[in-house]
Amino acid sequence: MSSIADAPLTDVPLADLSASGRIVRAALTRFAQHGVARATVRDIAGDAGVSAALVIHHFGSKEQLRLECDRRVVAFVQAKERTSAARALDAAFAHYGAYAARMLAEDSPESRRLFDELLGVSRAAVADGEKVGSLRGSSDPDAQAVALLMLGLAPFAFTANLTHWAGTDAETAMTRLAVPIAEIYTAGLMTDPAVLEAARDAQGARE
Amino acid sequence: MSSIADAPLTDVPLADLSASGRIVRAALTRFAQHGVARATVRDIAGDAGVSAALVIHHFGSKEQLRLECDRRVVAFVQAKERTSAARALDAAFAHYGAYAARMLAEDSPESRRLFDELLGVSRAAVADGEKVGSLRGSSDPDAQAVALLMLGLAPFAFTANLTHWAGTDAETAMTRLAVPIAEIYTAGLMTDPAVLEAARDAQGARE
DNA sequence: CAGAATACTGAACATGAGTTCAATTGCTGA
DNA sequence: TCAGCAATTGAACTCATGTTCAGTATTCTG
Repeated sequence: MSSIADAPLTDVPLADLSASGRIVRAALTRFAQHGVARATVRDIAGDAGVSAALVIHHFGSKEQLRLECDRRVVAFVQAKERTSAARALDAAFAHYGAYAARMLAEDSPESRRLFDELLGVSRAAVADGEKVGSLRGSSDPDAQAVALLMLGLAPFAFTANLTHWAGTDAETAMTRLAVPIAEIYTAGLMTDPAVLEAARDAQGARE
Repeated sequence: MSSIADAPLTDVPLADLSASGRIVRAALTRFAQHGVARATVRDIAGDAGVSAALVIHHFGSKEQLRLECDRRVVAFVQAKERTSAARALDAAFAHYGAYAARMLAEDSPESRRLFDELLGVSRAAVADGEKVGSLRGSSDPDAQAVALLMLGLAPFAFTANLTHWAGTDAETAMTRLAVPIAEIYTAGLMTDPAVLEAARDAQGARE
């Protein structure tokens, strides 16, 4: 059941990691926090306690390091998926939500690959949930899976402003935000079904 | 009622705009599509049909051009706010959703300023909605306003993958995604209120 | 109409960042 | 032990990009 990919890299103590492990860990954090463009190889190397040249030596290029990060996330999710899709999605959000949110905001084949992977998990979670009765079915389950994924990633995309708003750390802010989101997920937000009809009409008119 | 800020810059024909107007328009688009770091002054200048030097001449620096974009969005929202907060928020999403999503993903004082502005509108929309009865009240209205803002921006943060998924243009993809989101907003997604209790417990344990 | 101010440009400059490279250190297996 | 291989580094190189600058065209104004 438990493989190497089960343990999210960010939870392993720094000293226990090899140089390349520390580099990937640092990259995951920097990419998540500042985005790929603003995260420099030198910064990542500094966090990992190595030289910039070593980063290139091990991974070939910044872009390939990014791909390695993608691979770690995918491996982690696939390992978790053996328990249940819903758990895998939750775990992916909890450990790599910020990274995934940054990556999926980009427009590249690699971004699309990660998206497809996560969407697969979300689809399975939606299908399972409806079968078990824990999720309400949708007239468009595939779009529902996309919604579940994107709404789930939203707080991570805006973490900086979230913590600014809460005036504390990211985790506390996330916990506070989780309440109204859970309210919406369990009871809805709008009382008038007109907005749903409007959305269905717009969708109907377009196909 | 109608001021200059009412018309979103992106809807004005290119030929009708002055050079600086075209620059701001191009900047709004480039910043929204590729993010500030990846949008180059030369690209923006090219889109606007001017030289890179002119961009600097008019705005001083790339950063100040970004601030001007922020100002345009804020002015637009404030103008729309005179009708209703809900309309202002909808209009802001429709016209500047992609730009706002990119900006609010960053961690800077400017990002926080824009966030506070939009959060104010969201707060007002939540208050109005509850008063009129169109929105269900929350145990934490302020967090609810944050949720409304972030969930509303989510599709714009991931537009590229959204269109990839739908296999069409962004607008069609957004329309399709709007259906399950409207379902969630009107009827909820989960049948078991346990997740709400869990969120409330976690929140309660933290304060 | 003249001149001043403004709009505008191409070329050059400075710098930050990804990458290369030659050299050094440390380890490992015959 | 030692030869060879992997790990590691500092310095140099290259290139993209924000910005400056000197000069030209355009537009406003008295």
